[in-house]
Amino acid sequence: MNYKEAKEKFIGTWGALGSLWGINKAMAQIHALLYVSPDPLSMEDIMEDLGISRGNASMNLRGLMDWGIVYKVNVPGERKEFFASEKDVSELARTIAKERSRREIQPTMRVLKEVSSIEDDGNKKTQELIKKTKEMYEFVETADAMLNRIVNQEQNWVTKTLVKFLK
Amino acid sequence: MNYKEAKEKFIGTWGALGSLWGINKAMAQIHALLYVSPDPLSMEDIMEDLGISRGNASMNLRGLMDWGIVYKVNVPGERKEFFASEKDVSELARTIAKERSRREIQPTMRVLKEVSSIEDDGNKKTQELIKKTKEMYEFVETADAMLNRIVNQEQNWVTKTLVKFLK
DNA sequence: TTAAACTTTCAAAAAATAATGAAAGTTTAT
DNA sequence: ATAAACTTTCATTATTTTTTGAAAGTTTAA
Repeated sequence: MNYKEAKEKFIGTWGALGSLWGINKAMAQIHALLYVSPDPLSMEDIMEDLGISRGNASMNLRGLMDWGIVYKVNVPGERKEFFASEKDVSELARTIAKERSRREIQPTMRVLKEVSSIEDDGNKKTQELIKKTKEMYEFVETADAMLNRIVNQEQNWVTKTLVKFLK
Repeated sequence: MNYKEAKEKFIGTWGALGSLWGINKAMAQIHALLYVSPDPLSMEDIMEDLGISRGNASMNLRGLMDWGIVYKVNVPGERKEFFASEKDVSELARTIAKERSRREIQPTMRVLKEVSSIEDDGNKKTQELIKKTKEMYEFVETADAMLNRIVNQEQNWVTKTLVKFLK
């Protein structure tokens, strides 16, 4: 497998995996491309490399910047904008976890809390709904907190301890 | 908010969240419905409650059974099949984590390994590709192992320790 | 201030995904 | 063995999501 094939394989796989962290194919592919590029790329470069339209490139780059994992880079002497990805994989994970928590987990927790707080009318079904959503709330709360901890500052203590266990 | 509204809110939210764990809306909604039902439901019940077709119900129930979080329940004296969801939220999470790892993370890791093993031809781009995919491989490997550990047996030691930290 | 270089927006088109429903398939009771 | 009760399959239709491309917008250089 040569460079070109390997790069395409990586970009393709990463693109297909986009759903894992909730983004579309083009967005994931742009990210993959920037992640393995030694230098920042222009929109032109990206369009050409991935075979996508200008509008598509523009919108998805904006999306990646909203996620906070891609940013504009000023290249001296160049008029157009260049883009680069966050290169540190831990930092990448940290940002993604934080964003997903904010965008999806927190809103869900709000609903779980709301639903589990309805009045108990004595009906079996109502009681089950309250019980199950309460359990779910507590679980998600713990899981989210764990994820954030793991992925955040406290990497030292917790991660090191865990990693020791896993080796 | 009464029972009906609360139930619909939960089912709707859970459905919208389906993408978080990679399943479609109907599938997530069926799961939500079964999760908060005190008793097993027939396909008829599910179709009616969610307003979906028979074919849709059938296929998505099968999908949920493939995930291993919904199963058939035999109700004595009834000819038709009844379905119930795994009710323990930790068990649910464990199953989902295991399946996602098997379906998505493992295949991705295989590609990362493959791509990071190409021959170093001395080119800067090739070297960057190798370096970045290697880093990603190592990170995903650790994260996957952590997730599995956390979600699996060793809950006692690790989880308790972590939970203590998070309270 | 003008115009070239570049980027963004968004209505329309294309592609991908999900849902329907009726025919085919299965199981069970008699 | 038959038929009623029920489930699955899958070609077709509907819906949703993504992509395009050209017009509108912005920035920069002269």
